[in-house]
Amino acid sequence: VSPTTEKATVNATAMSLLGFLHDGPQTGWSLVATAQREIGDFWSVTQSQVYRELATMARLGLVEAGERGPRDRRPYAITEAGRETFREWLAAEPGVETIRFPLLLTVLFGRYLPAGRLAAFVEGHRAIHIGRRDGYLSSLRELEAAPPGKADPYALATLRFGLSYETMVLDWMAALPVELTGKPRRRGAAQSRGRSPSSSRSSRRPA
Amino acid sequence: VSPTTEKATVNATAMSLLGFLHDGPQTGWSLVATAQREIGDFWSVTQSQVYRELATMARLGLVEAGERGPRDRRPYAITEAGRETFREWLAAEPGVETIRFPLLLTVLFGRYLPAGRLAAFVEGHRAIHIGRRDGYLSSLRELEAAPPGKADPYALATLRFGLSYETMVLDWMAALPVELTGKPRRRGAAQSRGRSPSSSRSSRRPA
DNA sequence: CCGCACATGTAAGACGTTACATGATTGT
DNA sequence: ACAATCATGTAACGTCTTACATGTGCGG
Repeated sequence: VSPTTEKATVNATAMSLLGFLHDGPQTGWSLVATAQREIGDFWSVTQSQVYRELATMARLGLVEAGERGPRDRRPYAITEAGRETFREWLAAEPGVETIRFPLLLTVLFGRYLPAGRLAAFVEGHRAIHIGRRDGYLSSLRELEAAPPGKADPYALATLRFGLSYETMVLDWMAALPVELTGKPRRRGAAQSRGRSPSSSRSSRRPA
Repeated sequence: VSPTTEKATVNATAMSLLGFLHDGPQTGWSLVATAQREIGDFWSVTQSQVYRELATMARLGLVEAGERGPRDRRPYAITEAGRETFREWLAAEPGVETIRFPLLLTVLFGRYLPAGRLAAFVEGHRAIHIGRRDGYLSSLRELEAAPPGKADPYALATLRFGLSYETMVLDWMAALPVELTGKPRRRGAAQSRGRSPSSSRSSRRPA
């Protein structure tokens, strides 16, 4: 198996896999699980991608496939070339983050939605974020219960980011003005509903 | 120009453009600017995409191209079909957000970086986030200076999200432990550097 | 012995980014 | 006259997602 001399194209997803392989060989399946757990919160990785990147990296000589085990399990180990490529990538300036938050699009265009609809969406998402926050909280408690100096401070830092993020989102949701979410009142005075769908829109009309 | 009967595939980016076209016809160029300004902070849109989506939507009858103007400017207007498609998309459950934050990968694998390197990266990114936060702050002040009821509360909500996000990131950075960023001391006692590259790693070794 | 979780992989297409090509108009 | 900006578009490529195809072994 001669590693090709192709220049390894650095791909953050692939490089993360190399990062995990520093701790020992893993199969594609377990790498998916590891990635999901360790970086899933700020870097999505799908199963399809993992197998593809592993195949590519094997071709490039950055990883080496071992013997197939019981259920066709195929462990991959990082090579010396892999370690070098990883270090080069890691030492390069990381790019800026990208966020794609569909709910915010819905909020921005909220004036085109019937009253209450936006509130329902926000509620649904609130539940998701509460779930994630609670997940982080219990992970954090686990890590902090470990003997000091034992827990990985780097993993802790990313975990804290996740927690801060979820907390921020929840606070933001809680601070949304009621007129905006337009939640219909349960009891008492009927809602004023002053906001007709096409109210207060200037008919700006560029040539 | 007969609009095809193809079922319009909903694409959040394209739908956002339709959203903006509710306020009147715009050219591709100005749509890029609008999108950058209005949703650029949580939804990246490139010029290439805009022209492609406009062409596709024209083919589907969701927008209509007007006459070419002075500099080949070609205004697009939303059609009735476009409005319907937009409303359908908007009323559908928005998906969960995706975040891709390369710096966090660098942090997670920070133990493989030489001391000080991570600190430098964080510093660089801090500047970026300060810039963005300040941008949001001045936008916010502008909007709040407008007569009450005049400012779009929906746009205000997304703006507040951006501000909260940037503030959170900056707070998170500020709270990073010094051992982690490993900033070399300027003066006085030599740094202890107790952390050898492979220290305290359990040799977990999956079959 | 049967269903579920494990495990690997392919195929196809949607989505996104970067770079390039081309030219018109405006301002200096 | 010349540069900068406006403006449109294409080409090429890389990345991501969804769905599918196929089969193994473990636990009840």
